Amino acid sequence: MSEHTHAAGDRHEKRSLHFIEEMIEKDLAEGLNSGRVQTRFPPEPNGYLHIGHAKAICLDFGMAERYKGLCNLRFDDTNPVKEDVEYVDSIMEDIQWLGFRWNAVYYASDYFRQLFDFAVRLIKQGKAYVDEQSSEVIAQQKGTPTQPGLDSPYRNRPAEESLDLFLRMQAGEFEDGSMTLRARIDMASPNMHFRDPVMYRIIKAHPHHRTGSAWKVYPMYDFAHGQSDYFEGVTHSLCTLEFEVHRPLYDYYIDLLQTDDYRPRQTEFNRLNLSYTVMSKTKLRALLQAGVVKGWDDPRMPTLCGCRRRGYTSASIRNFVDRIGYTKVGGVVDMSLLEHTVREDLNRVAPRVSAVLDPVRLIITNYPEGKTEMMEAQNNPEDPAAGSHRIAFGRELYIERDDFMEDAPKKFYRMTPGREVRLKNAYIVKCTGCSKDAAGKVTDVYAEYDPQTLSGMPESNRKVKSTLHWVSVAHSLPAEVRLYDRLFSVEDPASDKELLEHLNPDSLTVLTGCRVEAELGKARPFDHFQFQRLGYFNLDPDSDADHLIFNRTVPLKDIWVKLKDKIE
RNA sequence: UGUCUCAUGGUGUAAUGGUAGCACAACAGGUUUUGGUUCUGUUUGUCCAGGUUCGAAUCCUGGUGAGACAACCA
Repeated sequence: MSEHTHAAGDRHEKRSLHFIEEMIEKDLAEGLNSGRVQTRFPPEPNGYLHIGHAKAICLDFGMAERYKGLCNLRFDDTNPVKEDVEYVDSIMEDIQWLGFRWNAVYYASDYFRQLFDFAVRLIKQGKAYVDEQSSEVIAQQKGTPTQPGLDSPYRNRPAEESLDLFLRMQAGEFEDGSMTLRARIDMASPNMHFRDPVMYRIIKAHPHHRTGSAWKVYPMYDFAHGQSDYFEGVTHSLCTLEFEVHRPLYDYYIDLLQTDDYRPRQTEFNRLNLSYTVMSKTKLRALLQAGVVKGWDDPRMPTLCGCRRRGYTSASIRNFVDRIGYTKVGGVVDMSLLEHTVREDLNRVAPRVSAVLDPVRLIITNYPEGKTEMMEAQNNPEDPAAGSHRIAFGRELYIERDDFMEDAPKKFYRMTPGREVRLKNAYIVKCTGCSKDAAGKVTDVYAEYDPQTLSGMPESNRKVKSTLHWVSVAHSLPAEVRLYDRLFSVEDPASDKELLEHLNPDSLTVLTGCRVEAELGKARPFDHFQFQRLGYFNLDPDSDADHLIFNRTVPLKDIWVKLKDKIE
């Protein structure tokens, strides 16, 4: 894999601190937590990481790095029903691909014992009780955001009774859903999360992916996250805006747990929303189950593995995240900014090669039959050190069908009868006409070349309006091209229901009969290339397609190219 | 008729009481062996109404609008 980390990063202008950096510097200045900075990236292993997670990863790891602190990877594995080691593995792979290294890997399940003991303590203090009502009844009693809730009839049961029941819950005496442990706070609180939140529920049916069936009760997010932060020594617990309402509860439990000066604090930032795609695991899973995409790593998916297959570099994703920033404003970032950072990164390093996606034959009528010349093609015109490769030129070539028009409008600069254009890396040719089939479709374009116009020759500096890419009929390789458009035809599909209705029916189009230069057949996996004017692609050994390109000139399309044959 | 959060060009952001700046996008032009790349330029903005102040995007008051919260999910 080629690395261009250095390239795109260092040309950014200095930006000012975002509010999180300001907060950390203030904490540091005040000597909070002994001047320590520690963060964590806390995914639940229940799905694949997407580009929205990249924003959190860059912040969590970035802040630790910037302030010489630590960042741990912690799997929030408190719900065995949804979690699997498959996801643990993919998450670790994606974080490393993004270029970050954790200090240590922890699991919320590492703290199950401590959390259980803490819960027992709260029961003894009368701050928690076992409720035997169904989830439906508890939900009804909870009230609404505008109406207070009602106390559970079990709310005032003696602590010893709750303790006995809680221990028996863990002993496996009761069935899933039959009872829960609830915090005894305030059923009339304006904050819904304070209305006696559930701390523990019984889950016997699903073994945990790490602790097996050792535990019959599992802590809820709110009872696990802040405490886990505390146990680990996290100083700055960064999460997305939707957890704002949870912060008072986070602080409530920490207050009861804290025994020293140190305490973790939660700070929220805006999550990433990208136009023309969705981030929610539910919706992505729906796409998968509907068969719209082939897997989590389908190139149209916003997952990190999807981005990787699509040819995005990790550096470009990091640059993208840098540019969108961290605020408390919820909005939608335009996909074109991401596409820009990818082009920006690849443009500097991607060797230029030739491909014709929609070929039409160009016959150079005054060029000797059977003759072949090897033309020198620069690998990167902006980087002479990148060297060059050779491409075969002959009497019969392919050019893009789009690059010829019999009756050209004024602003069309490419090939049309009577006009001279340059063939990239080769001669200036003058179009003399074309032939068509019965249906009027152009079959061959004719031109005459000027032998004195090769690079370095007397006439080579003659000005022509445009330059065309081409491949030799005899030497090029057939290829299959897949055009991937954006998944949705609207920027932001509103609901799961609407999701499939807004699907772009042209999100996948297959072109056959494309031609690429022979050099491509020798390309190594995961090399990035630029198809001249057309864009960039990369090789992917794991896909059933072989190459991918994308570009400004086809802003909505991503193009995969599959070689029919390869040169050994 | 709740609690919390937010409001700067089309989009994402900066300016922490002192010239509203940057990036993307769009448009125009220069360079160019690709209409790509690159360079230059242009268009477009402080939600509203009061107040404090020599001076307000920034501070205050009141509106308006948007989002989050009612899982034994995280």
